[in-house]
Amino acid sequence: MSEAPRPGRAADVTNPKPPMRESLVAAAFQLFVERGYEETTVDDIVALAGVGRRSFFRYFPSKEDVVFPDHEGCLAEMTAFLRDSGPTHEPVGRVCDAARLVLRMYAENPAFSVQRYRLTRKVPGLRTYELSVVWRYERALAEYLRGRFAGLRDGTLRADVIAAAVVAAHNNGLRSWLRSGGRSDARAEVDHALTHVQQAFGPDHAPGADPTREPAREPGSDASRAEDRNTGRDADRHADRDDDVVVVVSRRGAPLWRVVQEIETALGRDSD
Amino acid sequence: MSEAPRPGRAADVTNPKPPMRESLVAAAFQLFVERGYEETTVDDIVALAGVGRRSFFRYFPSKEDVVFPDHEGCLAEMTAFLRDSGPTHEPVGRVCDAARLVLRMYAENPAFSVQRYRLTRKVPGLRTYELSVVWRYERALAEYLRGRFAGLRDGTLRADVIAAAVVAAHNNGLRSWLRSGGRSDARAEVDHALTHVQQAFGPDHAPGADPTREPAREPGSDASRAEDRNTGRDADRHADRDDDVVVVVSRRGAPLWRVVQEIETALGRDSD
DNA sequence: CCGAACAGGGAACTGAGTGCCATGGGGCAT
DNA sequence: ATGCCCCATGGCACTCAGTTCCCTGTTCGG
Repeated sequence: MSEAPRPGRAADVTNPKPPMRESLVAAAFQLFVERGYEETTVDDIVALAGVGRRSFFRYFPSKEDVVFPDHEGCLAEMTAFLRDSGPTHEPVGRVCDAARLVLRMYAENPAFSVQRYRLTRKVPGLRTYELSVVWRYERALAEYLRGRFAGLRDGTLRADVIAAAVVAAHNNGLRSWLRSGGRSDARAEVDHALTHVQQAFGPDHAPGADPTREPAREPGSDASRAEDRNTGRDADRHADRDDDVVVVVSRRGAPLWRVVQEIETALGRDSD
Repeated sequence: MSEAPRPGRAADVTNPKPPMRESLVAAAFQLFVERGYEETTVDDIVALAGVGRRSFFRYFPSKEDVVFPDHEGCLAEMTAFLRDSGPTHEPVGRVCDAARLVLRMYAENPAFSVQRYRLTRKVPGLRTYELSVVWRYERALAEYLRGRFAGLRDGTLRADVIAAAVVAAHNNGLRSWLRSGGRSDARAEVDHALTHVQQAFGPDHAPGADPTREPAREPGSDASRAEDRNTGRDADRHADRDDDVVVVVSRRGAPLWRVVQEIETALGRDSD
């Protein structure tokens, strides 16, 4: 009863649920799979949905947007997830968890996701549009990492490269799942792929270290399951790290603040 | 004369030089910088170029294509470069060299590249189009790596991740150069960025061991290192790559040889 | 000299996306 | 209850990208 199903209330991103959107998406996908994306005009969609043409463009800025109706909200969710991250979170693991949010969105509607995947495979215009969507995710990850790596040597470079690698790994696992028709284990595939990246770029970053070595840690970490952003799970990394040995190799005359910074990022902790 | 200046001869990518293309590109860019991309219609362009509207779409499949007139040829060049690679080439280094082909294309016309960069920054439609172009480069690299990694554990995953990382690093350096207005040392910036990736993914991790490449950094590229905002001026930072700080985190209980190996790789030496 | 081939031009059409205004219903104040 | 206002929707007309069809001139080959 505390929940008022008022549709006009829509100020929040997660809230607005006028059936208009839903019926437009449904009508659009029905026609897209029936006769193809490019062979379907917006007029066809609104005719089937029984609404005016002008209303379509009130709910979707373009015809392509109707194919990705949930990404805007997911991007907002990811941005919030990263914004609410504390300085104690290990950066690379954090962006991996952020990527898992996207996977979760796909996994919520397997049938829909697979249908959409087949569409985007075929239609170049949709593929391009998907690229722009993925790019925004990647930029969100990179911006977060840039903040975490600020002041570090090659900080923005590292941020950009890691963000790209995480997105590529995530997409590799995701597409493998989509190709299987949604029958394989999406979580496992993506976790495996992300672990791969974490081994190459993680805090115990050993350049050239072969990812074929043992996984240091169980992959299925936090956020995939996490409805909660605020559980104090910050400390379990700390416990996990306690039995590590830290070797610091420092150049003679290197400023001390730099040494401290490197150690901090390596451990994923913060000095304050 | 073996050279026939016939314009209709155009079967080769490097050959076709009908002035039509050139004048269209010139007219388009003049208007784009004058009054903006979206404020310029195709009719404006063809009017300035003094040709018929239909001819525009004979030379460019879309309005966006006129902004990237050279990428099609560059992609073909890259594809050929990778196709002609032998099994003796180190894969990661090879895709880095392939990426350098793109840089070279940009560097051939600095003024043009910078102008275009400023355009694509502003116009979302062009940014999206550029993403699709970059995506094709990335796919070319990934396909090559997939071939080289075929049969390996997680071969396609590694291929995709490395391709994404190489592209991200290349773009990081490239954009840094573009942001400088084409005044910094593009080669040095991109080399530095790519070296970064090679250190993370190179098989034997031998950064300086590749005899085909010059030393990655020369002292003249100080401007390119402007990102170092804290400017550790006390330390001459061009001292080869084990300057600053390297941190190695190892698990307690790990065999000592592994710790030593990690330190060695962190320092950029070979373990054997 | 004739015709095939082809580069270019032009008119008309489709379809996406936008601006403007009318309508209609539901809440709110008087 | 009445009148007012907000806002969601619908309808119309317009711009512009991209395409289809067809016309025109030139050039080359017979």
